[in-house]
Amino acid sequence: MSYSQSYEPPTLAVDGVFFQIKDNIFEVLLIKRSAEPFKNCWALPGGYNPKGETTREALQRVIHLKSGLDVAQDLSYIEQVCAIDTVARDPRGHAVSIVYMGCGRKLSHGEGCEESQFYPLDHLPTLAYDHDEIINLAKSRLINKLGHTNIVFSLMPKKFTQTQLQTAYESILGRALDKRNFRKKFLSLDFIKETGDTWREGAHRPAKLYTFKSNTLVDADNGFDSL
Amino acid sequence: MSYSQSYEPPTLAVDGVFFQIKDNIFEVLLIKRSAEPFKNCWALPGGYNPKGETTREALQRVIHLKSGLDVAQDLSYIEQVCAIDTVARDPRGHAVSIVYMGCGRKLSHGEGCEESQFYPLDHLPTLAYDHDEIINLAKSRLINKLGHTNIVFSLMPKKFTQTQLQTAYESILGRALDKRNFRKKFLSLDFIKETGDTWREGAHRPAKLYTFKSNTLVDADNGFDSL
DNA sequence: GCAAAAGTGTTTGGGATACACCCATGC
DNA sequence: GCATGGGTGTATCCCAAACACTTTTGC
Repeated sequence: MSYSQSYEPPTLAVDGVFFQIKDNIFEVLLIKRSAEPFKNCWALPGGYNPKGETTREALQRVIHLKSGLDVAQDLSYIEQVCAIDTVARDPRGHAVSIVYMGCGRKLSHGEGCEESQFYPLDHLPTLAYDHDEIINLAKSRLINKLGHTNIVFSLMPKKFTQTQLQTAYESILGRALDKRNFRKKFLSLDFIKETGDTWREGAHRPAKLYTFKSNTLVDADNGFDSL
Repeated sequence: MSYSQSYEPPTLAVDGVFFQIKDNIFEVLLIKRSAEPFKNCWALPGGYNPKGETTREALQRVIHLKSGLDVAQDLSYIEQVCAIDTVARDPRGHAVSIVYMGCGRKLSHGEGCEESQFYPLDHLPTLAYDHDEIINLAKSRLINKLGHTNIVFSLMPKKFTQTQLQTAYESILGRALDKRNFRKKFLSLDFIKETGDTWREGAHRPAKLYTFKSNTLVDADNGFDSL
């Protein structure tokens, strides 16, 4: 098959599923759509990917525009999740959307033109399209990686306590973990080291502060078997 | 942001990584490119996805055209692998390609217009673009699923012996497995059942024939920890 | 001294691994 | 009877899971 003169590609879009943990709550960034279809409905931030822009570039531009979030600056980790065919997305007909997942520490947003807000994953509003499924897919990717990589680094502050770390796991997984087993296992993965500093808060023993040895994704051969 | 009148999407393409096991060899389908770029180089089969076609539809059409393979008929399993930005793919500039992985039993091909051939994964020719990386990505997806799903059903004939099953695992993984442990584990996953028939071949005890309980993907909670 | 979170070991059970011999058949 | 692949069980080891008390601080 040669390039047909009449070849015309479908609309290409990019969408982002951006996670953060704030006050021990696992949250995802949503925007309220200002246009049809699904006007005034909450949805994942995203937009059109024009010719000449890679999907990453389009994501950067579009997300900044719609939510004020700076993908390159604010996110500590990004990965592509999937591509979806959407018929209803675009009044102009068939469209394809490339979905990215991103994780950040304390994400700033809202300076953009549209209403944007982080929602706890266990209290999501009704979402446009099949964005709820997409969020679940991204979440399962994250959970899967939690089991055998250091991906949680992207959701933690530079320095943190082991309790904070465990709380992060628990808020993503939605269930409690055993403190001693968690610490034993996580330390054995050799992802973090002590900083020497401690964190004092409240009327109790101060906690040692840790930091990640690497701020890029590292895969451990052995992981949590149970995640 | 509203739709700009000047919005023009990039080229969209689909590519397929199609696996089969033939004579105990794990193989992938390649075509020899007849056009620049990478003319006469081996590559994954694929082509353009025009407006109005979903990526699955485009895959079906394009693959049939280029390799004679009928995606809907001949493949027992398909899943999307990733989307890739390619700058060099298209002389017209930036393009995005959606990559699918498929598995089939005894795939027919070659009636198409271009030269197509299955290659053993451990003896691949030099490939166009980064298709070698894409094949590895698809392969690791497959291996990952081998560990906790029945995905191997898509590569086996309807009836098969446990030895054939183990050989399939071994040829994909590229290493030998222990016969007793493999059988114990696989049977415990409860994916297959005896047919009552046996397979006689050569001067030795006949083998029981098994069949999969399901011909769609099933996920076991517990899998091979070691895959 | 007391409330509140940090920190720390041991026991147990289940599953992965390693390993060798008998069985049924064709010739 | 012998060569060939089919079929089977046990012992060990490692890791996940369960589980409770002492330590350090602020007030």
